[in-house]
Amino acid sequence: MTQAKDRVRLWLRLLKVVRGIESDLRENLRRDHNTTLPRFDVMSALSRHPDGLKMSQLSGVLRVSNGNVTGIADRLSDEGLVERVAVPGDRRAIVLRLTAAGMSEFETQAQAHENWINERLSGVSPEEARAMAARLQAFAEASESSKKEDDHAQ
Amino acid sequence: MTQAKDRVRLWLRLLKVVRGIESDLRENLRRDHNTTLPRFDVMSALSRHPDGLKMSQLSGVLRVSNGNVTGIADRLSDEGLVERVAVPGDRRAIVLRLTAAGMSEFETQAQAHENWINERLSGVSPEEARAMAARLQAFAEASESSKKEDDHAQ
DNA sequence: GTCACTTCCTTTAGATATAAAATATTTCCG
DNA sequence: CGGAAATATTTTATATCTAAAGGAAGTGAC
Repeated sequence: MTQAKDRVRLWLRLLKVVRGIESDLRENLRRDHNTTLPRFDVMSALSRHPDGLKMSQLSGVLRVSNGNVTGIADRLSDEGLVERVAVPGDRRAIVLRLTAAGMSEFETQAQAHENWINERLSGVSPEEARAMAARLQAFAEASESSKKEDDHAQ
Repeated sequence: MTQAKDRVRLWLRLLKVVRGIESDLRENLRRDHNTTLPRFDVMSALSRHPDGLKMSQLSGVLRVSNGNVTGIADRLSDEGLVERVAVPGDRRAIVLRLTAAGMSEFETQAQAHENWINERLSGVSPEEARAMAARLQAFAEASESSKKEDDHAQ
């Protein structure tokens, strides 16, 4: 009983902290780079895969629905930040990848992102950051079934 | 430099863990209660304020936009789970509160929510849960300016 | 009193999200 | 080969979400 309450409290706190940081991040991305968090996430994933990712891989990595990625890709593509490339052996599939302009733009955004996070979490020592990350890793895996690789690491 | 990386890593881990749990929660709410996380959040906030909350208070507590709450309130209202009540002294304002049906429905959902979270975080001991919640509290406040009360506590 | 200012809510436009259906292709089995 | 099943993406219908504009109602200084 009390155990459950403790865990619920932890969950609510996690949610609050993450939403607060996310909210700041969205605002910063909008104000300073005229973009959004989902767009940043997509570009981040692509930046770690220079050869591009298939739409389905992308939605798998980001853990969002297929249709969702379609719309974001459309808009990024309209702005010339990503491009759709046909897959030689499979006419169903399409690879999305950063354009040169997209890579350049993402570099700028990623650096700003790192700076924001570093400042936002300035109250956490590097040691504590490592310790907490390790703990989170541990109990994230406990009930995670089969999740794909990390989203937006740099 | 390395410090920044450690903090970014922590942030990415936090994001991943929270999104994973949120995703499970959404699925459970949809499958078992035919509702969504934002609706649950609204009902949760209202459940802690039996006299209701003004729309503006609600968007403040939940930290979402005004227009957002309008839409969710519309749909919950259509289903008879919440009701809009005029505020005596101020004809601009409207108080949203749970109906009897809404209270009853929320009780069920809240219990299920607690059970899910307890199970999802079963790998975290109650002691560790308390410890981590305390740390999160501490560094959440570091750069939080003036945030309102907790969202969806039970 | 009245006019500017603020407050409260809704509406709007646009971007994200999901699940589910629709398309197009590929694979695989017999 | 031929068609069933699986795969890859987009489309559709809804629900969130934000910022910004709009409209109604309160507040205050004069």
